[in-house]
Amino acid sequence: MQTKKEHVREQIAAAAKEVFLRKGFMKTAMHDIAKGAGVGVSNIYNYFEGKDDLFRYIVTPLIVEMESMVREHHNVRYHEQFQRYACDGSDEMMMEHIQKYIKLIGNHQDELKLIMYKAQGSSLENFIDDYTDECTRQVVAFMEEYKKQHPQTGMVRTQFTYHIHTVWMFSFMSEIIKHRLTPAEIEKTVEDYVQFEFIGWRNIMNH
Amino acid sequence: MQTKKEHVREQIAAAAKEVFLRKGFMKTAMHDIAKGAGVGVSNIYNYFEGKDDLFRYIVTPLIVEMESMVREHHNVRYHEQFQRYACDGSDEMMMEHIQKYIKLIGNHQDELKLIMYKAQGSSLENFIDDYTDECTRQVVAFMEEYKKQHPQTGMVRTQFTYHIHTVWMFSFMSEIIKHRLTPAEIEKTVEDYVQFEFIGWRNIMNH
Amino acid sequence: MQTKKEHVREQIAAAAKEVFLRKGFMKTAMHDIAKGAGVGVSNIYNYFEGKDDLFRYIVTPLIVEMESMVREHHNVRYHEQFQRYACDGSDEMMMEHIQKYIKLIGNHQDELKLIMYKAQGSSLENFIDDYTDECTRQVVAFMEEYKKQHPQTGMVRTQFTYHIHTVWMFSFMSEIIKHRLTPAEIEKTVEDYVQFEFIGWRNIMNH
Amino acid sequence: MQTKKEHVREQIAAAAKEVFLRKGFMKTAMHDIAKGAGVGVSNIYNYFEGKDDLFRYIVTPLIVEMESMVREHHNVRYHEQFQRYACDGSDEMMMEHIQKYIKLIGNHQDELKLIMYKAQGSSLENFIDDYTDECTRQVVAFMEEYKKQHPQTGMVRTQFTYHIHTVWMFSFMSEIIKHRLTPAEIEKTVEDYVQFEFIGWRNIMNH
DNA sequence: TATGAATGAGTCTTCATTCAT
DNA sequence: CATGAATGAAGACTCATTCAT
Repeated sequence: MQTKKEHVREQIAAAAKEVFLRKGFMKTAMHDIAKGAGVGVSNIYNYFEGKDDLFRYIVTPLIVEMESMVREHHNVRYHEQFQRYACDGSDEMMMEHIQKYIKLIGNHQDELKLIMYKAQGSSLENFIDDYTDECTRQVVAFMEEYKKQHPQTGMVRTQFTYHIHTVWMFSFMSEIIKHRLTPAEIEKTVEDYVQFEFIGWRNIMNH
Repeated sequence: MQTKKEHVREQIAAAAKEVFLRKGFMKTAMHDIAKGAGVGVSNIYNYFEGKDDLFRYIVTPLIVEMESMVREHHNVRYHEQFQRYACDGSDEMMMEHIQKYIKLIGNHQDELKLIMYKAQGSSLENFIDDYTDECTRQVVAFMEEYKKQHPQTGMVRTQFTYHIHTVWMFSFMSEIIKHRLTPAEIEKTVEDYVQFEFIGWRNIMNH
Repeated sequence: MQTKKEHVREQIAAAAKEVFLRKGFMKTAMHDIAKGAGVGVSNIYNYFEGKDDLFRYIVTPLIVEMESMVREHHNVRYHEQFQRYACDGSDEMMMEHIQKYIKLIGNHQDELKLIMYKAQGSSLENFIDDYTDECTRQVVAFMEEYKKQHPQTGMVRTQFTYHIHTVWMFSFMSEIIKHRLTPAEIEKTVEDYVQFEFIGWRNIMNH
Repeated sequence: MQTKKEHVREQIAAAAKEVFLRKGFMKTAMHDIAKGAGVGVSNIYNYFEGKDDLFRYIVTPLIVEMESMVREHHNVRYHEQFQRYACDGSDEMMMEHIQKYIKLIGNHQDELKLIMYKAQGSSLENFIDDYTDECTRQVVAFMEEYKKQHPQTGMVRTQFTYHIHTVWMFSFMSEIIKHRLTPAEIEKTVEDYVQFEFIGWRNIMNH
């Protein structure tokens, strides 16, 4: 039956997620997943092509969302915000940016943990690094655009610094996840984070 | 013979380091290490108790140094610097702190990479997390002490922020390592980093 | 329904034939057959007892015809031809013989390929060998009969030679199949073949 | 120790040969080989890279010899024989050719059986077909050369006939192997074979 | 000390067949 | 008749470690 099948598929995925989170991709045996899901090992292969496919299945919703976030940076709304940021020094942009990621954490806490810490050995083991690089590229592009409009803007000593700050945003998120912060705690932490980044960047840009 | 024995031990360790760096702990086979060292697989067990012991042996110098750095925070010199920071707002302390870690990178680049990215599956896979937590505890203690001396100091919204900044220092280092920056590049990056942190903290503490 | 049922049975058989031809018996998975036939894997078991039964079903028409050909050698017509061959040295017999097999190729090219090259692992993997042996036995009987009627006939040095020529006929056919000769090419090849065999045997029998 | 190791290697190879001969490549399990050789399954991998490598190891001597036979066709001696054949119609050439293959049977009976009937699923499953094609190419070249020297020579109706005769030589050998003929029987069979071929070709070439 | 050989548990994956519906 | 789900046995191969010498 269709419903039953989907039920088992999710049972397997849930068991897999639990074991992957606990042991990491490599150390997880299909056997463990099967036991956790209460199915035979070989039956898993009726639902997924293999261990890697199973892992991807679990984190796909997260990946889809992250990639859509990257794409969004090119739409109209983004350019409006950019103007406001460039003219008024509004932190709306950064705020909205980080809010999106916070929502991401809320929706995909486990998946983020999987892809950031537990993916070694899977085909997604470099996903975060690649994603970070892509984000860095966008930030750099953003800053260059800004510089064109405000030629007297102070600059950072090396472009690598942009990279660092992108990475920081991810380690920021990753620590929130790792320590399982409550929404209230998250909010406070984010305020500190945004304030810190905002002040820092304004200082640099105004010399 | 003692001399010869030590020679072989180092040969094995060198080969192991190379393979661990390339493949990570779990994916590394004793076979590969043996081949790299030009010895038989079983001979490795005359020098090390097993794969894990071998890994620990390689990163031990780094660990020793890192732990000594943590302990140093309690010595006399540190308290003098602390006074100077507390009274004059000198960044000497932070500067010296980060310089120590930069030196650490210089001396133990490979070992840092091993312990930060390639330790999954070994008994040291949580070392960095534990170390970071210890550092955070120190920073928190530091700030509380400072607060006692300067009661009107502005505070961070949550202590977790201290943790974040400790982590950031490590991801900062880790990115330097990952991207194999030259000393010149490192210097520039560090300047950006210190400036950013300094401004940020001063802002918070002065409201 | 009876009609519908037969339709599905043939669909399955057709798909199976295609996959068996491509991959051989052992490497063929029931899954592939089911997919090719557009039915569920388990439904195949409503029509066939299993993989082996399915394979036998496909080649049965060929087997039936081959076995009828062997039996025919004992009928009246055959004995008339034999007389003509024995008295006049007519090649009508050999010609008709080979023509029958050529027709077999035309009607059962795929099935022949299956049973000659793709049956390993099935219960019919020895069919061709057994059949060849049976044919040899007939040729030997034929020659002994001839020898009785024409005592001065030259002989072959070993009866094994008869076996060889039977085998050759099959490898002749099998190569025609393997290289997918067109009817025109087949005709030329057969002429060469019959001429060669005819000359050879006449030479032996006339010393 | 070196001797002991080689001893085990040959033990494994011997057991493997026996099982491969009995069951064929695909149906043979490493387990069976290990049991036959009296070693653990995994120990086989200390001597061979895998099942396929093990199979190749067994038939390599045969392959080497067969390939050297193909190469020989281009040396001086061959051209002398060719002249004698072309001028005098001597069957020395064919005789020597077939004698070489008979010797091959004597030396590599099992290996030939393996590569002709039991290689399905291994990387050598097409070796015989490829080899046959190469031989055919040589025969065709030979005949074209002969035709140049004797323009009035009668020809075969299709070049495919050459291919057939090459195949026949192999099925000839293969039947000798399959039926485990004694040397005495082999000799007689070969005489029949050579006589048959010689007469047949002479007839064709003289019209 | 050093080695090659051996082991045994463990890995993922495949597949013909059966079962419940 | 048809199906998707489930099974269980088997398969090739890996690898850290131990053993005998």
